[in-house]
Amino acid sequence: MIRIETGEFNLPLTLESGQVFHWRPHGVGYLGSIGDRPVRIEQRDGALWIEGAEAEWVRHYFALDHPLEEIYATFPADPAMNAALAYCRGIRILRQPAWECLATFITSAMKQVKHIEQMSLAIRERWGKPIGASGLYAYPTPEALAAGTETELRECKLGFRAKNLLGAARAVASGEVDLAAVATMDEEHARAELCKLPGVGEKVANCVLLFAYERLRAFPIDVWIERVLRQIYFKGKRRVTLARMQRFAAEYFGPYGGYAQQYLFHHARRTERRGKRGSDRSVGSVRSV
DNA sequence: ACCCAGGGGCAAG
DNA sequence: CTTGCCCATGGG
Repeated sequence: MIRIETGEFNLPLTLESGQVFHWRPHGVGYLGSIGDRPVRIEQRDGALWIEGAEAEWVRHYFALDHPLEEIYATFPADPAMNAALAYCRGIRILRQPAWECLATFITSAMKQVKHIEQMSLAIRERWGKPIGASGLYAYPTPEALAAGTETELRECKLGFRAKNLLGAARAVASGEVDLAAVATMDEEHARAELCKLPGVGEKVANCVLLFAYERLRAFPIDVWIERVLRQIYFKGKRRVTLARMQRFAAEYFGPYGGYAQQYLFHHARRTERRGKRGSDRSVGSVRSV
């Protein structure tokens, strides 16, 4: 295995924070893929150990160059954010392949992380290219998926999402939407371009901007983050619209809002369900805007 | 049995 | 610009 030095980094938290859905525990580390490379990865002795890909690919994928301390310094210093940071320190926002990220988030609508993983795996096994010798599959290309049928996608348990994923695959395969061009666009145009695809609205577009296009300001608002915003930052306010929360987040969390969002998301998810109201202690009230 | 899940889209107020 | 409803399916 190759040794890679990292700055602050927490591999398990990063892979289990709900931004990527195909890494599975393997020994003391994980087995998965970066693009079409099969990768085994472990974190021990203060370093990363990898097998299957060049160090440079891994550094890029895991964004080991993101200046975490600088990023943390931009976080608002309120109790909720502090609690999330203390819990999530070391999580990095990955640079995922765009299509793979886009496709999996199209299937994520109204689904739990567990089930997104299952659908993603079924899709890989059915249309993906086998890579390595360990039963791993690359995520299928838009062309490969576009050649499939809605019925076949429904067999992967996608339900009503099947039509959306198929439509998106066709639009990308035909060149109607150019994912490489999205990388060159400013944030607003990039978001609008992604939203042309079926099954892609504001939330999914923001996930793709954040997790694949390194737009670290993008702030996806899902049901979890919406709860956090309502309970902590809009406490007592009635009839707060999504658009208003979006504007608040952009201003309040700043240039690395996407990082803040991911930390709040993961912290909320991990501390929920243990006693129902035991987690309210760690977060006080905050100026509500 | 019931409820909700990392939403989107479209019609109707 | 907002609300209501449907879209399938699995897990708690």
